[in-house]
Formats: sequence, C-alpha cells, structure tokens
Amino acid sequence: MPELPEVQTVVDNLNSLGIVGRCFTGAEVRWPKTVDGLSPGDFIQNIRGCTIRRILRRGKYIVMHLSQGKTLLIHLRMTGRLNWEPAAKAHNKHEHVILRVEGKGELRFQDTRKFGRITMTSSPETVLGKLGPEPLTRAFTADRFHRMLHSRSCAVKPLLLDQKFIAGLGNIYVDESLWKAGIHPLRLSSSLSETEVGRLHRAVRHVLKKGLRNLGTTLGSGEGNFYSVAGRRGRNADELYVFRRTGRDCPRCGMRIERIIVAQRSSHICPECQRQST
DNA sequence: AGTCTTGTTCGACT
DNA sequence: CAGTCGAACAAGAC
Repeated sequence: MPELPEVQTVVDNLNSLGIVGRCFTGAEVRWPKTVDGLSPGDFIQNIRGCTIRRILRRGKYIVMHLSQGKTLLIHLRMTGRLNWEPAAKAHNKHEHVILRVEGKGELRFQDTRKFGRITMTSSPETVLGKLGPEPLTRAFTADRFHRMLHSRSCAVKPLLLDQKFIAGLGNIYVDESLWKAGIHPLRLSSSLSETEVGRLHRAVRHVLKKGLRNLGTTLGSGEGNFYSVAGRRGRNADELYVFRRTGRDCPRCGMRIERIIVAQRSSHICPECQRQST
C-alpha cells in the first residue's frame, strides 16, 4: 500500500533512471480503465512525442510534468507499481500500461488489483489543488495542525486518512503515528489538547521520515506488495511499532497489541498506551 | 468454492 | 452543511 514514503521512493528512483529530458516514443494500453478519462487511442496519441521535464510527488501522486503543457498523474492505489524494463523483455500479465521511452527502456505500470490510475491532464492543479498540506514541509507546523484538527469534529483516524485534510498518509503510517503519539484512533479531533497535537505532529513527521529512510514498507512477499522501480523491497516493515502486529508486545509497555475496526478499516493499537476517552 | 481483505472515492443517508 | 456508512472496484489468500 504505497503511501508518502513509498511514493517518494518511487519518484526518487524515477529521477535517477536518467529519463528526465527524454521523450515517450509510444505506449500500449492493455487495461483501458487504468487510463483515466481518455480512450486508449487518445492517450497513446497524446503521450507520443512528449518529453519528460520533471518528476515529483504530491500526496500519493507521482507527478510527471511533460512538454506541451501536459502532466501525467500516476496513482498506485493499493498494488500499483512502476517497472523499468528493457523493451525486449516480455511483459508480465499485470503490466497494464506500457510507456516506451526514447532509447531502450520501458516504464511499465503493473497493478494486480487494477485500482491504480494514470491521468493525462493539462491542469494538474484541478486534482492536486484539492489535497491537504504536505506533512513534511515547513509550512506544516504544529500550530497549523492544531487549528486544522479543531476545525473539524470527527474521529482523528479517518481524518488523518482523508487526503483533502492532510496528504500522503495511509493506514500504515496513521496507525504508527497514533501509537507513537499515544492517541486512540477514535478520539474526537477537536478534543485533542495542544500537548497531544504536538505529540501527533512530531509522530507523523517521525514515522514518515523513518519510512523514507528505509525506502518504504513492504509487507509479506506477494507481488501486490510494495517494490521500488528497481524491484527492491522497502526495509521499514521490520521497524513498524504496531501495524499488522496484533497479539505481539507493545514496544513501549509490553501490553498485547490489539486490532480494532475504525471507519471500516483495521486499526492496530496498544490498549494501554492509547486509552480512549472521547 | 465461497468468504475475506485491502485503499479510495462516491453516493445515500442522518 | 457536516459527518457516517456502505458499496464498488478486482484479484489473491485462505
């Protein structure tokens, strides 16, 4: 499940591939729904001849600015992944969109569950502008976070998962952050004290940076899990505090980690460190 | 062989 | 309007 650290890892990989400055010479669309908004024919026609200008991340989107005023927005959703392969190599059955790059390589969008999307647009801000602040920027201060949380009145976990509220967090890093801050996922956002918000602010930034340093979280061994462009696994799974560690000991107090459902999503908590009050 | 799981978006409902 | 809930998407794991 690619979240901010995983998407950033992919973007960093793409930037070191040496494809910036090169152009797309063609494309193949084997699963039309992966391409958002355009027919496969239109998409192929549009991308052919476009030069890759810049590759960056916003929230969980891979943003690829192209020439001719176009931008590719790639969202990996749950099992999406980008592979960089020689054109000669046979494609596997989950590689749904093939982007040929000038030279000898191909960028292939692989996605077992087919939830991922590639959007070609001339106005990326229509999509990206709706996203909440980036948690790792300087503009995201504890004070601002406090005001954000107090402007809403709902459980803190679903709020942190809401990309319009804050961009880049998913189930893994939210559970890790809440544990680190000692806050129960069902706590009412507006009930969090300044101290608690301060802890949560630090925790969010801490777990994201740790994930980034470890080049992402890869759980299990199935191919739907996270792998970088070069096919490498992230190392962060070994350093998770609570996520998917139900029944094991809380690293802080030794109590058994529990799994509860919050907003139809599984949540991992330490019942001792994360007491529920509201 | 059927059920469950998974993240995100969207529509229906309170 | 604000917030909550369930469905839909698709395929693999069990």
